[in-house]
Amino acid sequence: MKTITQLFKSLSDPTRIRIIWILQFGGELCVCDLMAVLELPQSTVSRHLAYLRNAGLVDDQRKGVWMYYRLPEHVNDIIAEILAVVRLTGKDSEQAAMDQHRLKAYLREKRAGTC
Amino acid sequence: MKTITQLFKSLSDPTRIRIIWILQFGGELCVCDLMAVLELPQSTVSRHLAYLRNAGLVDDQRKGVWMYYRLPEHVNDIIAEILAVVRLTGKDSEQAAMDQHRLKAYLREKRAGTC
DNA sequence: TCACTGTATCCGCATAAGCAAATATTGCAA
DNA sequence: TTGCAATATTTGCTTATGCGGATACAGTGA
Repeated sequence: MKTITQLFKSLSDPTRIRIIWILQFGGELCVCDLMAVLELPQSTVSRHLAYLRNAGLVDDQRKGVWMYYRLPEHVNDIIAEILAVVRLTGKDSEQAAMDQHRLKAYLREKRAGTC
Repeated sequence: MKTITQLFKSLSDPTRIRIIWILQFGGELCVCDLMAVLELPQSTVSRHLAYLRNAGLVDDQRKGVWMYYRLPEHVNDIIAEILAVVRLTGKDSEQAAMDQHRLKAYLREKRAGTC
C-alpha cells in the first residue's frame, strides 16, 4: 500500500517526470548532464533522483566520481506499466520536446572526459 | 504537464487508491456507501472524490439527493493504462481485500431505499 | 414555503514536501 | 596523505496538502 502511493507520489512532481522523460530519450546520464538539461541546481537534481531511486524508478551506477542514472532494465509489471504510461504522456508534451532538444545540444558540445 | 502530475498526485494518497479499488470491485456507489467502507467522515470522503473527479479518474451522477460515483467508461489511453495499473496493485493488497469484504457485508445489510 | 437529508466546500490547524545554500561524503590523482 | 571535483545529505525556510468540524448548497416531500 505504502509502496504504491510512494510510487505515484514520486511521479507527482514535474521535475521528476521530466527526469524520466529525459532518461527515456537519453539513456544513461550523470547528475551534471541532468543539471544542464533541467537547468536546476545540483542539490535539487540530486534530491529528485534520490526520490526516484527509492521508488525503484531509476537505477544508479557509480563510474569514478560520476554517478550515472538510467531507467531500470528488469522491473516488475507495475513499474513497467507505469514507465510506459509516463512515456505515453511525453509524446505530446512541449516540455519533453524542449528537454530533448536541450539534451541533444548539450551532448553535441560536451567534450569527452568531462563529466 | 500539469495534467499528468495532477493525475499522479491524485493517486499518491492511500484513501484515494482505496476508493478506486472499491469502485473497481463495487461498481457504482454513493458517498455514504464509501463512508461506510472507508470508515471516514463525510467531508474527508467527499474531498477525496472531488480530487479524483478533477483528475478524470471517476465520474459522478446525481440521483435525487444521492451522488453516485463510478470509474469512467470512456477514457483516453493514459487514464485507461493508469486504472489498469491501480487494479494490478490491488491484486495482492491486504487493504483491498479488507475493503472488498467490508463492502460486501455492508451491501448485504443495506436496506433498499436508504442511501 | 419549510424542514430534512445527502453532499460539497470552507476554515484553521498540523504535517509533509519542495527549494537552494551549506556541509558532508566519495573517489581520483598528485 | 592532501587537495580537488562530483555527488549526497543536512538545514532552515516557505508552500502545499491532509484532516475533520462547521457551514453552505441541492434535492425531496410535506
